[in-house]
Amino acid sequence: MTNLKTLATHLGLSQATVSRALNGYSTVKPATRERVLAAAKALDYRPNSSARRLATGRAGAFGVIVTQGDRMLIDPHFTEFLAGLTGALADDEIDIVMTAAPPEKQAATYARFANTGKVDGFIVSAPTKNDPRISILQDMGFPFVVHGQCESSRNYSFYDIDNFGAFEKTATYLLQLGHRRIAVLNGTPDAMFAVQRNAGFAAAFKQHGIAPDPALIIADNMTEEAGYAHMRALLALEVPPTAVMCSSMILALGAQRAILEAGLTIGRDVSLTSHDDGLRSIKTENFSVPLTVTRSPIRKAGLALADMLRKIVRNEAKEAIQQIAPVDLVVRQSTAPIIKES
Amino acid sequence: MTNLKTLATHLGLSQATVSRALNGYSTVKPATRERVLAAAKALDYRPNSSARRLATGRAGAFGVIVTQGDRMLIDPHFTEFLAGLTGALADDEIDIVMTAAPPEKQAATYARFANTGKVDGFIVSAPTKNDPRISILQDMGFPFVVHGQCESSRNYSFYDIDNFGAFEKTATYLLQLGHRRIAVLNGTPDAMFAVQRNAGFAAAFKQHGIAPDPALIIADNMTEEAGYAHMRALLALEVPPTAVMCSSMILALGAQRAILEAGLTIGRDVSLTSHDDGLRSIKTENFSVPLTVTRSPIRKAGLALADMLRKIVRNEAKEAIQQIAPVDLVVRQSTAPIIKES
DNA sequence: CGCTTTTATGAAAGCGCTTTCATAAATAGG
DNA sequence: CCTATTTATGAAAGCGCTTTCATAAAAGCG
Repeated sequence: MTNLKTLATHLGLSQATVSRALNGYSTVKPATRERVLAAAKALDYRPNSSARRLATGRAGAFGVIVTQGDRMLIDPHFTEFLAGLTGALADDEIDIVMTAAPPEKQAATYARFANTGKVDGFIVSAPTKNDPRISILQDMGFPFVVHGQCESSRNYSFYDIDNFGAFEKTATYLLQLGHRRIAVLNGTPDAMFAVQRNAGFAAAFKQHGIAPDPALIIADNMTEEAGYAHMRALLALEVPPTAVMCSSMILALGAQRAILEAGLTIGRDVSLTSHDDGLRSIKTENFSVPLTVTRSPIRKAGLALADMLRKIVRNEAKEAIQQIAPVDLVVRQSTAPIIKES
Repeated sequence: MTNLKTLATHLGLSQATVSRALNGYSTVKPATRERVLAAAKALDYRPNSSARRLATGRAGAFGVIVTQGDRMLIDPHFTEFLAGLTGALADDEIDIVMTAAPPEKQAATYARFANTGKVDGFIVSAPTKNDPRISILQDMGFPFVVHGQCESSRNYSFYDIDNFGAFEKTATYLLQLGHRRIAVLNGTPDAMFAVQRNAGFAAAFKQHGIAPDPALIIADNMTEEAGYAHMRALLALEVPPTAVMCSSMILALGAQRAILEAGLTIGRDVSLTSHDDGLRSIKTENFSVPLTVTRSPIRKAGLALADMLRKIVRNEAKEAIQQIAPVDLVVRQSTAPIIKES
């Protein structure tokens, strides 16, 4: 394993010059740089991470601490997100260090990772309404970015999609189609995105001067079974909803199962929509009926957050970077105008 | 941020003694150790990872390199697996470093991670029949463990479940129930587990002196849609299968959708089984009919592999560790004796 | 009680890099 | 042509830890 010293003596140069040549300092003579680069390649020289990290004081890694026992880690969304992250960071030799920590050890784990210099910053995923992790990290004064938003202090960097807009658009569209009994299958309100989406939903109704039926707004785990069970219950109502908006494709999958089981047809008997995070394993186009969705690939979020955190760690950001990505409504066959009972 | 020097001078001791006390060397006087430990706690001392790594020459991290664009990363199985890994390693201050690399850069990425001392070993997931990663790592002489098996050289450490046994047991059980036209929804044969499971399936038939219908053995992506599409096609056959074995719960989900859509009842009209990796998002008990499965939580694999790799890195393993976990057949209501047409 | 052995600690040399500071060589300026 | 500046390089001091080697103190032993 070639190290700097070997390389330097091999070249008849000092370690300093070689190091500078390799790191692109302008003070090194072009000809020398060439030589160094060539030799480095020939000897397959790789600077040792730990040494470089110790010398620079930077870890060259971002941390992702997942909550043990949490749904998040289990969620296929997360892996898509991770693909975005690592993809964006690979060129820069920045690693993603992952650990799982139970809720009661979250603070300690963040502190440990920061204080031991394992990472230069954190990516906080799936924040709750008033996520304690945010204040932990703010108190520590450690760089971090959040995937999503909290309710509390806004003095932090985040990337989020327009959750409010997503459900507002969808609801408005359904209202325009004549639907009035619109159900919502959403996550629990401890997740901010669920709160925001419900707010968007409510706003659409308000704009139409109508009040939604609170009994049709459901908050639960976002699993296939939950989608199924709730959809089933909704269909058993005296006056079932004519349209259902799901917060994720997984919920929609469950809802679809209940609908098919009831012998109904999506798009004709009941309109079904979902938010689509662009998961590869569950494609909207391949539903029994192509689904009307709001779409925003979660992978893009990973890319964006990696860039943001890099900027912050490099101190290139004067103030908090906050980015809200718009979402488009993609209309397909799963939604149709309501059929007036004549 | 307290460092060793500060702590040492604060205690009136040398860095050497403090370091020894902290790392549990026996040569340090018990009384001194106490004092050091107390002071370390009081000053919230955390040894710097990079420094320790540089000094010890160990990275304190294991690498997981996922293939970009691969299904694996997308798969919810992976996150469960990761939870097992990090859970087992957390106590030991070993991190999991993750990166995504496109297929053509796999070798380079492994080399880079090894040569830069980013990690002490790798966990290789989802090996193909003749996975190039194995030989890359063997040639590098770098510690690694594999989650699953290859066809090739057996001179490496792995943990795998008894894939052969899983499908052999299930098939035998179905044959005993009188089923003869048994379909298989499996992954493509580039994944070894798929090959092994098919082999188990074939073995069961052979034991019964029957030949399976090759047309009923399907290899494709293990997605919900694939499960749906193939199940649909199977049901449309002139003589449809009376039982279907799925290789994953996601496939089973799709198969179920097709079955329900056809107005059939699982367990009565068609028997359905699956292998169940213990995913939290798709629970077997909550299927429209509780599913008969072979079960082996993938999280356990993570735990086991972490332990294995730790041993190997510490040189505590003289030879390759190879572990094949047995799987149990859990019989539920989704399977029933075949109804003889009378 | 003098001498060897054990026990507990310290001094200091790395680990492999970056980076400041000094310096020799080359260039410019008057 | 000599001094002031720029340019390219080297020496060496860290970064914060571990670990070898040396050593002082304590203990054991005949």
